[in-house]
Amino acid sequence: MNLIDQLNEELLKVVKSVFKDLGAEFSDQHNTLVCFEISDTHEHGDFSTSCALKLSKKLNKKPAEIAELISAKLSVPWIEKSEILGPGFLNVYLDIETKANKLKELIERGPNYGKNKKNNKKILLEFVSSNPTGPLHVGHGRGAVLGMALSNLLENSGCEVTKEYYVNDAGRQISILTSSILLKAYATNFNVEGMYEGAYIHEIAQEFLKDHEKINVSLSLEGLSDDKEKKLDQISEYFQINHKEAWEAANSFSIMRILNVIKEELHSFNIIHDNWFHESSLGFVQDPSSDLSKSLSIIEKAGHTFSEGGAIWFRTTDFKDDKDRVLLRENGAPTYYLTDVGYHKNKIDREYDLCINVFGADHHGYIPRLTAAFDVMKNKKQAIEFMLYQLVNLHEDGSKRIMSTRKGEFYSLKELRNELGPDVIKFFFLEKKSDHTMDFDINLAKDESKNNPYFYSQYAHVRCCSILTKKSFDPSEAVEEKEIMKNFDIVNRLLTFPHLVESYAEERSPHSLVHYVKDLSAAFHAFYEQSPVINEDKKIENARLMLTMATKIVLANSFRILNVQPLEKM
RNA sequence: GCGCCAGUAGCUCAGCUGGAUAGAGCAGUAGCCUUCUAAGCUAUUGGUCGGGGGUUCGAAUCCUCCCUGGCGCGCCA
Repeated sequence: MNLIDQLNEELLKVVKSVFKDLGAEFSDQHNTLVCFEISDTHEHGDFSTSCALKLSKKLNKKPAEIAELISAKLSVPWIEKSEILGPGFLNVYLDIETKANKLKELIERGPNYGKNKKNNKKILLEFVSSNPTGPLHVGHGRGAVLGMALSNLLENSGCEVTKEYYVNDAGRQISILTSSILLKAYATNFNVEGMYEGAYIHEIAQEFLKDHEKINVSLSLEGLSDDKEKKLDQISEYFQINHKEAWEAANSFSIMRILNVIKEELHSFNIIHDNWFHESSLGFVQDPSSDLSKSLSIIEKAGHTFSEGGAIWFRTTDFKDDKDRVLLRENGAPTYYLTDVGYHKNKIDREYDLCINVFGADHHGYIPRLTAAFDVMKNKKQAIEFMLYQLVNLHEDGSKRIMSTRKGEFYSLKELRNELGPDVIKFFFLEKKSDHTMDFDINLAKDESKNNPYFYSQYAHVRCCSILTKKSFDPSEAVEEKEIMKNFDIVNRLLTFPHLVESYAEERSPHSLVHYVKDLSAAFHAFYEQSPVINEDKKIENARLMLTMATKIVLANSFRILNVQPLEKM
């Protein structure tokens, strides 16, 4: 158990006993109020609690008096002193020997420092799930990077995480993609508005021709509608009826090709999904054993559906949605919504405790209806959660680069990666709170100086490594305790890491870890300047080597969670 | 019109389940290289926390109204 958790346990005991002494009743509601926090400045000790202020009303006593009572009873061997300041804050100071021992422990644990024990919680994390109709763009990249870091954070706190990509390999968009490929292959000059465009379509069409020399298609596309959308559907229909073989071949070929492109891109970011779940595997709604029909009948049996206009609706307005939603269309075909409901039925059956969906913020309207379906279908203890990420604006030389999937001038993730490398992109994406539009400064990402937080943090790790190649920490030798006292800032950051990283996981906030890394790096750079590690005084040297070693470990562990490779040389 | 997210220093952002004097970085200003990488450090300027009300010992944080920006409101996917 880490120090602050131990301390909190003790505090809770003490507070309960104070309640008893005063003849007041302690209810479990008070539990969350009773805890220590990491002090913001040295003057407030190592840990501080404001619980006396919070309980003041309950106990009908002045905060400072309560703090006094708590302080008198609080007996933790490794607390050197405690003091009451301000309106009733109780601040405690750890003794130096304990800190030194904790630092040694940290070094012993190495890569495992900050990791929690397994907790048997099974989590399904769905992220990216971009339609296989084109390469990933920068926005998808943010979701991908975020999902991976979140997964690492959750695994670090002992959860078992399955990373899944939902492949929309059925439906209209895929039909349009297939038509686009076939037209590009067999009717070079036939341009239709709304078809997929771009170099990748051309490439896939060429490869398709090469791989399918036997297939021959001669087109006679006449009498097409003037309506743009109708026209697209007519073309798909035409191929499916008149060139069935070519259609089926092109359909699976293009999905496969594009998925490979997506997979490769994710791999170059070291983002690896455990499962690729295909929409087509959900089956047909006519088949009673399919996930689609199973989920439909559960919702029907639960009495949440009604018929209107020939369609079957889910009364999601009973679940805080702003409109009711169609599950089964008038023509008997499932809506996209129903397929997603079926997919979640599948997740539920795989018995995950928690399903997390990482969504682009433009899908936020989808949350109430999906939650509604999930809540109707789930087993008792299952939960669903959403994590949203907002747009990325690329900035260069003070102006904005344009990105839009629809216009074909989209800025692909690959282009950005080729320009900057994957790790700096990950670091920048993770630095900002996910549910916040972010400005990505390309010039800054390229900068190799302290102005670039990625560079700055890596440089701290490099400096640690550089020193440690010259000399290494010897745990059997004595360390100068004054050094630990002097470097309060860095020591406290190191020792509170396990507690902090755990809370970042609970709060689903990888960005906090990035800020932690920046802060720790800054503390180390300052230490590096004022405290030459290689030193004539062996006790001082060993203490500084210990701090260097511990910093290196914690930085490396943090980088690992962020899915960024720590550099040893620059 | 309804819903979601946001508005904090000149810029980019933390802090938001109420707590101590609102924090970083950049930019600005003034310093520091015969010493483990100056790819760095130190000091310092700069804030009516979008605005008005309210809740209380205490509000950037909670409630309410308003203003501004982004996104979303299909028997599309």
